Amino acid sequence: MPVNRNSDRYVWLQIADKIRDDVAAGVLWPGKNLPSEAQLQGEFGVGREVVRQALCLLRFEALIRTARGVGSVVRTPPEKKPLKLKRGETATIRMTTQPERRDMEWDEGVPMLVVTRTDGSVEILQADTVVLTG
Amino acid sequence: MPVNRNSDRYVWLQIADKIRDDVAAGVLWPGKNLPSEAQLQGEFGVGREVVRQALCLLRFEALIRTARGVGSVVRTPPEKKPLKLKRGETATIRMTTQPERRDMEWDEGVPMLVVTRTDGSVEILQADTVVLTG
DNA sequence: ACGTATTTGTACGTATGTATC
DNA sequence: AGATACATACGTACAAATACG
Repeated sequence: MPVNRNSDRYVWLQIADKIRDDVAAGVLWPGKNLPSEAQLQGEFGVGREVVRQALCLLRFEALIRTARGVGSVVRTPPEKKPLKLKRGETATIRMTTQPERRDMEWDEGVPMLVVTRTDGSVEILQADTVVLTG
Repeated sequence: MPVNRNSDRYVWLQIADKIRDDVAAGVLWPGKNLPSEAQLQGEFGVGREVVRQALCLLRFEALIRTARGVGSVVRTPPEKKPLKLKRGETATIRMTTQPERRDMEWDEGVPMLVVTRTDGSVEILQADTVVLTG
């Protein structure tokens, strides 16, 4: 099913929507390989940049992971562990920078949870791996 | 100062690094307009795609905001309000999808904090606007 | 108020490099 | 070695939103 060229929604967003919906519907699932960029180009009848923009978006949504020479796979949602802040501990959340992601070997689209203790020490956690409790 | 073509670090990452460093050093500051894409192309001696990829990265790092016809500006870091989860409340963190961002009119690179209460009700917050306390 | 210039957005094409299979 | 697949980086053209004189 090709994209709708008359839609107000941009072609690359339509493709991202389709893949996102396929994951939500179970047509694609964690660990499953996406079609290659070339296959997606053919399937949707678009150029390469459009496909790549869609995949880039989905990477920053933490929905997929892409590796050179391999392709894109649906990410497995991380296990979430409970975290209860102790008295005096505070936590803030922000996106990572690319150098941070490179050094820590984190996927794109994984926010950072910074826990600060009263003694000034900090702990960095992948924010999507915790369930905060009151 | 043009980019280093012999570096292992890709040109578009070098440009993102430079802008990130300029913000950290105070050469650029919240509210300040970045040079236009064309100016950045000339400054670094690169094509447009490279500049746009760098800016795209910085948007997803929540460092800048870009508007068509206007340009890119350094984002003002949000005010952070303390949030203390009550007993029975839990909170999880994840990146937003593009349709969510569109509907809620959030910037790219702003993670979502989902607070769930015992009665099943949920509250959505911009995760970078809170300081969680224990 | 209008037209023009500026600026970003989309979309396509090509070439080359590099990692993986 | 060869095929596959993604990454970088250049180019072009046109559209759309904004800013400006």
